[in-house]
Amino acid sequence: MAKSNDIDEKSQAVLQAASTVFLAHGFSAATTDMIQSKAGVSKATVYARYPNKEALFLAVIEHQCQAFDAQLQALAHLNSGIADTLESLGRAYLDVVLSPEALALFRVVVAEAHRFPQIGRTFYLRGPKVIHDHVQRILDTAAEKGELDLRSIGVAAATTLFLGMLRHEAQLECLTHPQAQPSEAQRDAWVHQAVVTLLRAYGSKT
Amino acid sequence: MAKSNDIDEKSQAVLQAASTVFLAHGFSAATTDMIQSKAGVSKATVYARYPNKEALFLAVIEHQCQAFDAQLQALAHLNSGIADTLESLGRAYLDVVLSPEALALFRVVVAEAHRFPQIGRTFYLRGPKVIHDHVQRILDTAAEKGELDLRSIGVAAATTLFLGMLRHEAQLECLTHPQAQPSEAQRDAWVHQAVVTLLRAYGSKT
DNA sequence: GTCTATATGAAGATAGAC
DNA sequence: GTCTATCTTCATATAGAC
Repeated sequence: MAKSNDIDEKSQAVLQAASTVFLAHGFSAATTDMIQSKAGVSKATVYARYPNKEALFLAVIEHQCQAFDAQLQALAHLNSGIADTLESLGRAYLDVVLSPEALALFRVVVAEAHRFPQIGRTFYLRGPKVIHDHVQRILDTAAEKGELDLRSIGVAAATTLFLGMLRHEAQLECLTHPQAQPSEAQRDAWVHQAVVTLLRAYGSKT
Repeated sequence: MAKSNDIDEKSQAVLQAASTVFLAHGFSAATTDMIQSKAGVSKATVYARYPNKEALFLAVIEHQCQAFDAQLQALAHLNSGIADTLESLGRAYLDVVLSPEALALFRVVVAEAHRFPQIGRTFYLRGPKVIHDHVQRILDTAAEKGELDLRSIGVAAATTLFLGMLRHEAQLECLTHPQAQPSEAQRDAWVHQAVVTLLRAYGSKT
């Protein structure tokens, strides 16, 4: 039992260390030495679990995408009017997207998507698609309740537009200015402007 | 004279080859051998111009950002009503942003911005900021003409929101699905939906 | 300045002892 | 399974001839 615990602990240490190293440096600049050393094991221990660097990288990305997905699934929000609902979910979502871990994952996925095509698709399905579906359900409910009139554009397109307004500038600034962290007030403003604009465009005049 | 022409030709060949290689593979996976070989010169010729790989990379990114900037400055558009103006500029801009070269530049800048902080800022100023200023002038003019009412949100924020709607989903899909190319109809739809939504939210009821 | 050839170091992966 | 030590390859950068 002690032995199998050791194995699990080492496996976890390897995956954890590999995640940190790959997300910090990208695939090519990361070295197996850095991973092995950070995990506190030898190279042979790493290669006993993964046949090569590529396989370890793929495992890391899969794992990080799953963790990202889980974070999005757990997002809570108020359940009041559509404005408050969108603002509270939008703000919680923005904090996830702008977290150092999520930004690092996005960076690496984008950088390596041409060499490892499946990671692009995996990331899309476990990130943007998850929040899209979540928001789309909210907009759908609001439309049924008469809070929104989305007949002219459709709920899917409205969801995409809202998420673009919510996320784009924030993510772009964080990706191109890695040292800067947007203030709370800035995040609130981004969310608020996106919600206000969606409602001005498609809110029912009650 | 022949000699100095040779030098210029080789310099250009080096920078051109380095651009192709760095944009295709990123900084770490690109090798000076690939660059030297593609340029048709020897390693010494490369190192006579740039002290090391980092300097060559920075020169490539600067050069590509300038080319990107020039492309954006040259964007033409109709000068009629605000809807047509935004649709024609938006579509031309989207084609630039979704071009393989622009996507590759974005990928590499995002991937390496933490190691070379200045390239993030340079890219932002020569890409997103340029189109932002351009669109902001258009919205400003439209507001003066009474076509838009941006008093509640401000022209800068409205510009940011519009560009987020226009660009975000398109860019995200292209970055995560490197093999796919959005159809003409898809691009038209993205642009149209962004314009329609902006006008529904802030168009004056004439 | 340019080329060929090479020095130097590093990184991925493995062999063999335990 | 794990570790130490090592093999091999390859990448950056330079030396020396022209």
